Amino acid sequence: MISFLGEFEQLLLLAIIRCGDEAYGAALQRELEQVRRGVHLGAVYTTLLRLESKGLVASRVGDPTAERGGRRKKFYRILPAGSRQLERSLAALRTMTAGLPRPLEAP
Amino acid sequence: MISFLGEFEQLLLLAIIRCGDEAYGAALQRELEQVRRGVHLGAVYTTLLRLESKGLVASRVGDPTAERGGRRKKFYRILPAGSRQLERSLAALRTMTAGLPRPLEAP
DNA sequence: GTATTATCCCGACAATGTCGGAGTAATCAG
DNA sequence: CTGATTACTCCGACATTGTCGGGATAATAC
Repeated sequence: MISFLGEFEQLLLLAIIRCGDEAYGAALQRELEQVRRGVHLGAVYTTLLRLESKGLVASRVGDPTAERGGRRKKFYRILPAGSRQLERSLAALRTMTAGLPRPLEAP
Repeated sequence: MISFLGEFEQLLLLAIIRCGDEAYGAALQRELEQVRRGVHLGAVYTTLLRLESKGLVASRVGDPTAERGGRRKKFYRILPAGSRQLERSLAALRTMTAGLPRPLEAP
């Protein structure tokens, strides 16, 4: 049970970092869309749930906004354990791509 | 149905590139071990099979060697479609990591 | 021939990824 | 207040990818 991060989990963690304190479901979807077409919102939430149950991210429920409708947003932030795992995954790719000719360079 | 590469598939494709024309099961396992502990040989072969059925890699059976025992080795090489998919996955990570502090260390 | 070795392959299960749609809580209009 | 409308979150089922153990195969050594 050598747990590891899937690719979508990696991208989602990165999206959380990039969104800062505006990291809720729909915003994360928009962020991911820049990089991958057709990201389903359900996929985002399912993955967030699993990341939270693994202790890699934490969430808090936001206050009601002045906007028309909608449930309260749930904001996510990455936890230290999440950063560590993410960095480990990226390091693996960096090692494996080191010395290879572009365009196969490391992230 | 827009199939994407899993993380292990990415690493395996990179290992195939790195091994050049010595890319057979056990050698790929050794290459992957540098980056991930406890890589099971079965995982390598299963993934190779699936990559081949997706048309991302091709294989050829090698000649008998002068070594003690063993079945003939099966050597793999990456196909253009494989390179393209791999590059696309890495590009996504590159985009998402752009502008972030390099060691994503725990706070 | 039999023993020994290195390699490849299969089948079953676990974890991750995807999808559609139901459920919930907020504002707006009357 | 009530109902319509809206923006989100969540659930359940299935597809794909990852893991594991063990067995089959084919080569050399004796």
